[in-house]
Order: sequence, then C-alpha cells, then structure tokens
Amino acid sequence: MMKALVNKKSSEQASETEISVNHQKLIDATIETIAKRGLADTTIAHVAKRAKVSQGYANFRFKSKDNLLISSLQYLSDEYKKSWQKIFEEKNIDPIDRIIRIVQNDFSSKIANRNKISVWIAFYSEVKFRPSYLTICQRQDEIYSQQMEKLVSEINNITSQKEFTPKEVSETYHSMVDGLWQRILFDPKIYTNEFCKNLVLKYFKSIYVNEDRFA
Amino acid sequence: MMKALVNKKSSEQASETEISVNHQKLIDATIETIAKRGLADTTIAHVAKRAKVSQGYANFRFKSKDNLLISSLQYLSDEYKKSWQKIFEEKNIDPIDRIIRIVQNDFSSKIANRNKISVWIAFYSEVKFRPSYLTICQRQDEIYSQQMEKLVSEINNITSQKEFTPKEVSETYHSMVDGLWQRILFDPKIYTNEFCKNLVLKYFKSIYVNEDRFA
DNA sequence: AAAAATTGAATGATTATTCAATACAAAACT
DNA sequence: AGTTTTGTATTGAATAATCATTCAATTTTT
Repeated sequence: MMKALVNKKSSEQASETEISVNHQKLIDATIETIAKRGLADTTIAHVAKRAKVSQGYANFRFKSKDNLLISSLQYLSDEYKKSWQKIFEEKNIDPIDRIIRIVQNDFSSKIANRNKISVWIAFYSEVKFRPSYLTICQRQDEIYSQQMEKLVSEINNITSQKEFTPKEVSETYHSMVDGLWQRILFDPKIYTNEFCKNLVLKYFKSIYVNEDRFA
Repeated sequence: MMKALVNKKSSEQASETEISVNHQKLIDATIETIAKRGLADTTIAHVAKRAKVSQGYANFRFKSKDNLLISSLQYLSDEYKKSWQKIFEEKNIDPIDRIIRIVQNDFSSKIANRNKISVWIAFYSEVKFRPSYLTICQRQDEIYSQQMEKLVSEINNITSQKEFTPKEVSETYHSMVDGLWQRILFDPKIYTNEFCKNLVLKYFKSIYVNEDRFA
C-alpha cells in the first residue's frame, strides 16, 4: 500500500523502470540485511520488510531466495568492478599515479567499509558449495589481475625493476588487499583505511625503491 | 547400540577419557561437516551422524549447537596456535631460519588446505555477529602478531634493515597469509601451497635484500 | 473492464531442542 | 561367583519454532 504510493510518483516512466526500482530496492535490502544480520540470519521476510514490499513479492520477483542472493552478489561485484575499471581506463595518466589511484580506491570508505566487507566474506564463505558464487568471484578476479599485471609491467619498464615479475607483484598486492579487508572486519580501530592504504603503499616502496610517490 | 560396543572396548579407561572421546569425535565431525557442506548447511543431525552418536546426544553433550560450534572454532584455533608456538619456542635457531619455518608452517598442507580454510572463513564470516567468535580469533591474532614482531625486530637488528618497522613487516606478512589462504579456496590449481609460500618468501626478499635464504 | 502488480495468509519442509525410555556399567548384596 | 540395585550414558521420537515458497484474493494501472 505504502509501496504503491511511492511507485505512483514515478508512474510516468516506462514500466521497466518501475520493475527496476523494486528490483534494486530488494538487492539493496539484501546487502543491508546481510551486513546487519549475517548471511545465516538473512531471511526473505527480513529483506522484504527492509525493502518495504511483501514477503510473497520478494520471492515472486526473484523466483527464489537463492536467485536473490546471487543477484545481490553480482551487483556488489559489478559495483566494485566499475570503480576500478574507471581508473584503468583513464587516459594520460602516469602508471605510478594510476596504481596509487587503484590503491586509494581499494581502501576508500565506499569500498572498504565493515558492511561491504562482511557481505563479501559471507559470500566467500559459501564459495566452495555454490558454484555460481565462485563463478562471479573468479570472473571479477581474473579481469582485475589481468589489468593489474599489465600496469605493473609498465611500471617495471619505467623503473627497470627486474627482481619481481608483474605477476608476483600483482598477486602479492591482491592478497594483501584481501587480507587487510578481513582485518578491517576484525578490528577497525587498528586497521583503519588509512593504515591499510599506507601499508600497501609501503609494500610498493619496498619494490620500487627510488620512487618517492609511494611514501 | 553400535556405540555401546565401541565404548566397551575402552571400558578399562577412566570415565573421563570416555567422555573426551565423544567430545572430540563431535568436534572433529563438526569441522568435517562444515568443510563438506558449509556452515549454513551444518545441522546437528549431520554432525551427529558423522560422529556416530545420536542427534539428542550431540545436543545434550554440548548443551547447544552454538556451543558446539564455538568449541570447534576454539579447537581449530588451538591446533593452529600449537603449530606456530612450537616454532617460536625452539631454542638455538637463527631468526631468519625461524621465520622461514613459520612461513613453511603457514603453508603446510596440514594448515593451509581447502577444508581447513573453508572452515576458518565460515567462522570469519560470522565474526561480526557472534562476539564469541571474534574473541577467539582476536586472541589468537594478538599473540601471533606479538611474537612475529619480536622476531622481525631481531632480524632487522641483524640485517640493519631500517626502512620497515617490525610492525609493518608483521602486518604485511599476516595480511598476505590471510589473503592467500582465501585464494587457495578459490583456485587451488593456481594457488598451490608452494606458489603461496614462494610469494611470501619473495616478499621477505624484497625487504632483506642481501639475505639469500629467502630465495 | 481487463491486465498486471502486489499482498499476506496458508503450507510444508527443515531443524534445534527436549525428554521419557532404554542400555549399560559399577556397586551392593546374596 | 552370581544376582540385584543404582546411577549414568545414550537413544530416538515428539515438539515447537523458523522459514522458503505458493497462490487465491486484492489493489493498482491501463
């Protein structure tokens, strides 16, 4: 009923947009619910209530709870991907500045906050048992790693750093980010975004010794 | 009934040992069940069946499912702790050799295998909602970090490495390990234990440039 | 008025927990 | 030694709660 009122406001738009509104509201509500209660305690009833639609509708709209969860993970993944794709696609930017932008993004408060991280880890924890979760996570990793290696390769060329291969640097960075995200969840007082970002920059400094921008 | 037969075999032992046998059987079964089915799909019935006791008994013995899960996490944590405590306590060992032993342990097949890792991450994912999980994980981390920093500090002294503080090196190492464990879960073909171990050793090489043992 | 969107109560499946009944071991008694 | 009694360990079926899913009824839009 309250729902209907809200929709009425945008009733001039195409019905597809209408559908998208509810679609997105449910995905947002799912992510928020997982963040607030954990995946184990995320029920259709909770999500529906938060999205202000009926329980029956939530199920009807996504066909199943499983499907709603998969869509939410996909959304989260797309959101993250967009944020780093933008940086990789920027023109006329020095490779080192670009990688610094990547690090800043990975520890920006929009990406690396306790709510988002807890949702990521909730999905990670089920990856072994839900092939669809695994596929979404792997696809994301693959493209990120690919672009990252290319970028590191450019930096290696500029700096004539020979000791560490692009793959090694990229993998090390990636694992550090994942590990630090986890630790933000454990103890956000100690692992502030600033602390994490600086730790990673210092890692780059250890490899590209003469490069001041990593300080 | 079948259970009774098994118990009879060891009936000469003290009854406390008897109790411990079932206690441990249930904890083992819990960890195995989480590894095989995931935390979300781990029911008392599954655990009891795997431990070959009745469902009622499993609950009775641990008072509640929650309590059984906490005990299992505590067991896992203790097991891991023992493995690195042993290395930290070894006498007459060079600091660099000691840290290499630590790395070897963290990526030994007994510690860093998909089953164990999936159980860890299952618990991690609930850390935000279960204070008892958080406490267990934090306590472990704290002691590990403390010993690690002390060890890195010794190495810094020997090598007169000044650029990176013990805390920085220790945190970086720790986050890399957590991140790599996660990646072993995603793609064990690429992230073999050997690959991970070498990546971490290479990180140390980047810091302690003149030290050949990290190669 | 017809079609589409949305509701919410009913259903059936799953599951932690309880507890009366049983099996067993140890102790007490012939 | 054998029998009975007592206390403890264990069972498994019943219970009650939770939850995803369904769908007939209602509301809204066209």
